[in-house]
This record gives sequence, structure tokens and C-alpha cells, in this order.
Amino acid sequence: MPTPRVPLNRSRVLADAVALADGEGADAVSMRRLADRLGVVPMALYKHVGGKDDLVDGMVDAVLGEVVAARPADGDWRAAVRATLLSARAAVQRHPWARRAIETRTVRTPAVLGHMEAVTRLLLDAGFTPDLAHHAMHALGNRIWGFSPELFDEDARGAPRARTTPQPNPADYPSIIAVSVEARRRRPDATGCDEDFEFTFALDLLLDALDRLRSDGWESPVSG
Amino acid sequence: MPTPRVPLNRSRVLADAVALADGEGADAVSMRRLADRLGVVPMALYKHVGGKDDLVDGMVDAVLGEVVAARPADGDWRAAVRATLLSARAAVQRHPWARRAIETRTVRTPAVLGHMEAVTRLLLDAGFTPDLAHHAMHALGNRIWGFSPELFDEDARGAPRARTTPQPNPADYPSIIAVSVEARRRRPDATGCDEDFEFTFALDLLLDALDRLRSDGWESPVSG
DNA sequence: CGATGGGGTGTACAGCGTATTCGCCGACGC
DNA sequence: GCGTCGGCGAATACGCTGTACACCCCATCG
Repeated sequence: MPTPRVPLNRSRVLADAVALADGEGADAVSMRRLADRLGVVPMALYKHVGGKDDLVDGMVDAVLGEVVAARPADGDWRAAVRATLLSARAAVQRHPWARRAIETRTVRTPAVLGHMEAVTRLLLDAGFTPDLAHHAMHALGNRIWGFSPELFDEDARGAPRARTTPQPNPADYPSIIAVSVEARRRRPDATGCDEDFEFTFALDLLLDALDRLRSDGWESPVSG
Repeated sequence: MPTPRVPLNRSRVLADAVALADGEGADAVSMRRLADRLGVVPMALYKHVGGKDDLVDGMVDAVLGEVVAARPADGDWRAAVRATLLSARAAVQRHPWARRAIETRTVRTPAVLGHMEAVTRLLLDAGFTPDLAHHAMHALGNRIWGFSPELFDEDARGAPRARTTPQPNPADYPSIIAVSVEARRRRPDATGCDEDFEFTFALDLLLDALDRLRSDGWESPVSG
């Protein structure tokens, strides 16, 4: 008697997809390769996920499911939001493909909504009006998901790309050069920006500014 | 004598690709369909662009090339930065596919660098240290490119998607509900968030906070 | 005149997501 | 015990993608 036929299920498919992406990158996650990994024919996956998009939705859901929402202590809402977003950041950093995957998603799955709910709740409990809480969520932007956009490509990662675009001439960008010279002076050994610092820098800047609005009783201008 | 053979060139290819994306969406831009549009065989394009990635790089470059950088007036750096980023926003809004395209790019082409240079320059000229200017660029995040992430999908646009993910239960998200109820009360006719308002709200929040750091002579903590 | 080389052509390949059809097999009712 | 039903996996096939490779035409130039 060979293997006694353990049937597939949605969570095994998702777990393997996450493992595959973790190990070989997002591009490696194709229905065919994932099916191979599971010892199954590609079409079998469609009994458990709705399709490629639904699969990626599920993968993102799994990653965001790792986030632990902090509970506010001592009424310090900033610390709680900060800890929650840093937890999201940690989750996304454990799965490097997740950043790009999150950006491409349009539907909101339970874990994603759960995370947004947790952050919103912290704001409301801290005395934010629903109005200000709403704008605060938007202002935090991608930091809600634990990352900020890559402004300068750390090092041209990935295969070198054929280019016909004219190569930029550094002399045309004196201000960028000035900034990067200073950055290198401060961190001579670094290969790129200090993403952790940039993340918390912008986060704290926003949290402070939002706290000021909150305590001032800010509200939206009435339109029209 | 039929058409006297006007040869293709890179800018014609890029212009047609942009027009195709504008008219039929990013998914319509395939090498084959673009070649059809140009009355040419697919492989002919490879004499003018390095490949699909290089093509999209060029398309993004074209969009960001539409941005006009403001010159500071009356020493009001905030107004200048604001106007420049709103110009980027206008360009991206003219080409709805550009938002997603920008997020996927990893290389920095001349127009992209030119835009970053312009913003950086405004900061340096306003008295930002290179250090603070650097962090400011990161803090502004995607707003540099004229957009902020879509937090709530306005309306499930696009074809309905097969889903196996369990449907979320609204009762599990009371804080999100509270926020959206208030948002609807304020703008009863709206179908989604007021992205323009959210953009400028976060932008002004950041510009104000950054100005405070600037005039306080802020600098990075020394690490280690 | 012949050589050169850039630009367009034709063919081909490997990979993708997925619609459709079929067959196995275990569970259940009679 | 036996028929049937339903869920899960297997096979096959379609249309699409990006692009490597070889070829050929034709304008240009020495």
C-alpha cells in the first residue's frame, strides 16, 4: 500500500505556496511548480483556491496573519501603534516577496482587515475622531503594512537588464549626489539606505504630527 | 509605391505603448499587441527596446517626464515642493496604469532621477541638511510619485474574482465600520475615499513636520 | 561594383493560467 | 450487498506570454 492518500486542503496549499515564495522568490510561485511541489497535477489546485489571484490573496492573508496587534499600555497610543506596525514590518521582512504582493492586491481579506481594524481601534480608543482616524490611516500609507517604498535601489538586484534608456549622467543630479555623499559619510559600510531607520523616522514624524492634531481637536474642513 | 518605409524608433515605440496603456490598460501592453499597433512583427521591437522590462521603464520615464518642477517663490519651499508633487500626481492621474507600473520598477531612469533631483534640490535650497533631506524623501514615500497607497478599494473594480478566502464578517470590524460610517456621513454621494484630500492631508502634515525639524536644526542620531 | 550593417521577418520554444472532460474512490442509503 | 452520488485528482488542450535565433532586404559607403 503506497501513501494512503492524504487529501489536499486550502491551508496546505497556501502554506506550501508561502514556503515556495520564501525559498525561491515570488516568480517561482506558478500553479505548475506549486502543484509539482505538492505532488499533484496543476488543475488539482483549483479545487482549493479560486485561481492565481486568489492564491496570492491567501498568501498575503497568511503573512498579515502573523502580525500581533499591541494593546495600549498606560494610554500611550503612539507606542501601541508603533509596536503594531513594527510587528507588521517584521512579518513582511520574514517574507520578502510580500511587500510587492501586498501592493498588487485589491481585495481585502480577513487578516488584512483584521490588521486595519486593530490599528483603527487603537486610534479611536486614543480619542481620535473617526474622521481623523480615517485620514491618519491614509497618511500612514504603506507603513500600515510595515514598509515604505524603495526610493533608491539598494543595489541593482536581480539579473542585469537590457537597456536602451540612455544611461543617466551623475553630473545632472548634484543634489542627489550631495545627499548620497552625506549618507555614505555617516554609514561608510552600508550598501543602501537604512530602511529600518527611515521607517521609524517617518512613522514617528507622523505619529507626533497626528497626536498634535488629535489634542487640538482637528476635524476635516467642510467641503463645498 | 506603397508607404515609403518610415523606420521605427524608440520614442515612437514608447509613445504608442503609452497610448495603448492609456486606452486599454496595462494588461493590453504586450509585445505582440504593441507590434500589431505599429504594423510590425513582435521581434522588431527588440531593436528599439531591450525587452518588456525596458519598455515599461521607458513608459514610466515618459510619464514622469511630464512633471514640471516648481521653482521656489518667496523662499516658500513648502509651496514649491507641494506644487511639484501635485504636478507628479497630475501626470500619474493622466495615466492610471502608471501608479502600479512605478511600484514595480527597480531601476531609476533619467526622468525619474530628474524628478527626484528637483525635489531634493528644493529641500537643500531651503536649508535642509543633506541628511535631513534624505530622510524627508523617504518620509514622503510614494507621495514623491504623486500617489498614496489605496487603503480601501474604492469599488471592487475589474472582473469579479473567484474566491475561496472566507468572506469577512462586517461585525468583526467595528472600528473600520465606525470610520466608514463617518466618512459616508461627510460625503454621502462619494463612492470611495477622497484621494485628493488624503494626498494633500498627509503631504501637508509631513511638510509641516519636516519644516519644524529643519528650523530646529535636527540631525540624525549617531549610530553605534 | 561589392561589402557592410542596421532594421524588419519568420519560426520556434518554453512557460504561463485555466476551461473542460473524465475517472477513481470512499461514503451513504436501501 | 449493492447502487449511486459527490468530491477530488488526472489528462488534455487552448490561447497567450516574452524572447532566442537565423534570415533577408535594402540603403549606404568605399
